[in-house]
Amino acid sequence: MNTKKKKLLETAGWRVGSTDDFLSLTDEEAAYIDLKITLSKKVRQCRERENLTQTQLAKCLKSSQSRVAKIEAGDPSVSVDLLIRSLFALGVTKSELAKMLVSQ
Amino acid sequence: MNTKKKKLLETAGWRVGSTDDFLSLTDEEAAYIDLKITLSKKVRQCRERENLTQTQLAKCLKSSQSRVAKIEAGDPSVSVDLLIRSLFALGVTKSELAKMLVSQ
DNA sequence: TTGATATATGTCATATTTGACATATATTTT
DNA sequence: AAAATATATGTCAAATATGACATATATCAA
Repeated sequence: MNTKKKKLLETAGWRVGSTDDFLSLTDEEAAYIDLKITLSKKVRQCRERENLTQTQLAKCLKSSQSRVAKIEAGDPSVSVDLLIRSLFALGVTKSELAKMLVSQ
Repeated sequence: MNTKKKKLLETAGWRVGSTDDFLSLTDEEAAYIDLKITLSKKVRQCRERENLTQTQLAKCLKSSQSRVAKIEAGDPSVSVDLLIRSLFALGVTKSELAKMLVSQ
């Protein structure tokens, strides 16, 4: 998958509302990027709800502040695995995760 | 995260019903493994529903038959990214993915 | 403003994930 | 039964993700 394209799209994702049929992505690619953006926003939401700093969340994750920043920025170097593990570390359950996917 | 432990748990996951508080995993670890098992089962279900062979799905994914076998086996070497991209390649939507998480 | 704290961004060595291959084992077809 | 097809398992070089670090830029309190 084209990393440059993903980076571009993700960056654009914060400026425009939707990400579909932009730069002629396949449906799978669009769905995947859309998912990542959704999850990254949720990580920030959950972290702020818990009144944690990026540094504190990083400690929970045995990671670093800079990586948490990238998680929340939807950086292409961040996997869905890490996004989901971050949410689980923030106490999100599987059914809550499911709800996150449907609520826009 | 302990790969050996994950492997063991995932193998056990096919024999016993539940995977929680087995081998003293943290909640996050248990949730993560549980998710992987759920998704891997769904990939097989969806592929069979579409009457595709592992080789055919592999072609869609630009991957290989052996990796598809590992995806469906919940192999520890398979990321949640790949599991989810497989489902998207099989035409699953984000809201269908959400339903998959809640239905056991 | 200054200092303190929080977040963002770039880089990089290491770790993990990947497709591909070989090959074993099921499963189905003839 | 044998042949054909499908799936499983082990290995490995290459690709990608990762934590850590430096450092830039916000944000906010004094």
